[in-house]
Amino acid sequence: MNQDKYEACPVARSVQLIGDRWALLIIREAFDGVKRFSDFQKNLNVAKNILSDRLAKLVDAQILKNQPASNGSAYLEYVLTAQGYALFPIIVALRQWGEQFLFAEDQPHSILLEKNTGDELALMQPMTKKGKHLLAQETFVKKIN
Amino acid sequence: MNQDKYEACPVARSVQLIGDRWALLIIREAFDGVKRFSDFQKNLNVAKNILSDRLAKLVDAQILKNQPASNGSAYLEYVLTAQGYALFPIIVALRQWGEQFLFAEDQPHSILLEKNTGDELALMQPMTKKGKHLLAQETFVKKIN
DNA sequence: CAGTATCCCTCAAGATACTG
DNA sequence: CAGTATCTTGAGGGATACTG
Repeated sequence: MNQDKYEACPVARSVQLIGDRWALLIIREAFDGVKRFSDFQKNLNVAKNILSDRLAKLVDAQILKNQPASNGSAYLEYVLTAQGYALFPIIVALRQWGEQFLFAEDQPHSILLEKNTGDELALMQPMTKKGKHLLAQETFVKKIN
Repeated sequence: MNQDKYEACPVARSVQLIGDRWALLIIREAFDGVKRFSDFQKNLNVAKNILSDRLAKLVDAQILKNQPASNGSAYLEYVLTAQGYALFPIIVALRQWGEQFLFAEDQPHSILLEKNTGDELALMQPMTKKGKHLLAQETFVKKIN
């Protein structure tokens, strides 16, 4: 890709940061409450040097922070920053699309529910601030300089 | 990654399909109305063999379809299928996250607006079917077998 | 124009061993 | 436990030439 070229598209910049094989899965694990190096490693079955590299990059990108463990253990833990936390809609959108199209009827999968009530989530859908749902063709990209 | 391992997580499956350097950018172009090989190539500045490969994979994944051009030209065009079209929330979520965190105040960027009214889009946010906004920690993943 | 066919090269990725 | 260091491999990617 063009690393040197100035990327004015926010999609491109996001993809540059989190659009690789491991980053999004690490982030998914973080949303599931995983905090420790060895737990990421076991769950994702990723080589340790790769995991180490990716975690460092995510810390660098201010998506994760590496802080003293909250439970009193001697080690550090990786937790989402506010900026990383804001990736939640992306994770949910990826999850919902996968649920819809990538599983056969009878295949085991998993769904996201509200913790207290067990309520299902609505399908995420872009809308205006007034609450009107928008199809892709009802939108356009405006450049701001 | 573990190609052979059965992936029960919808996020993982989605990432396997569209979580690479080019796929999401190709899809973004498709949402912007790009249909022709050479236009993808010019806009993305990607090697032709790579583009060829990625387009084929996206057609294979039923995200794009390669059909006779609608404008009467002799060539084929790549357009989003319904399944590809359903990626719109993911693109918007990526865009909004990038807009929020990856641009300095004064940097040129772009935003998505409603075509007819110019209205801004609301920040996408997961919610229940009853319309209640949900934070990540208010959700849990339930396995379905 | 819309690709395919080669060639080459870099870097991501994995395995393994080692360290504080 | 939580990494770093080293080595090897292979896939992803780019440049170029060629084809219907």
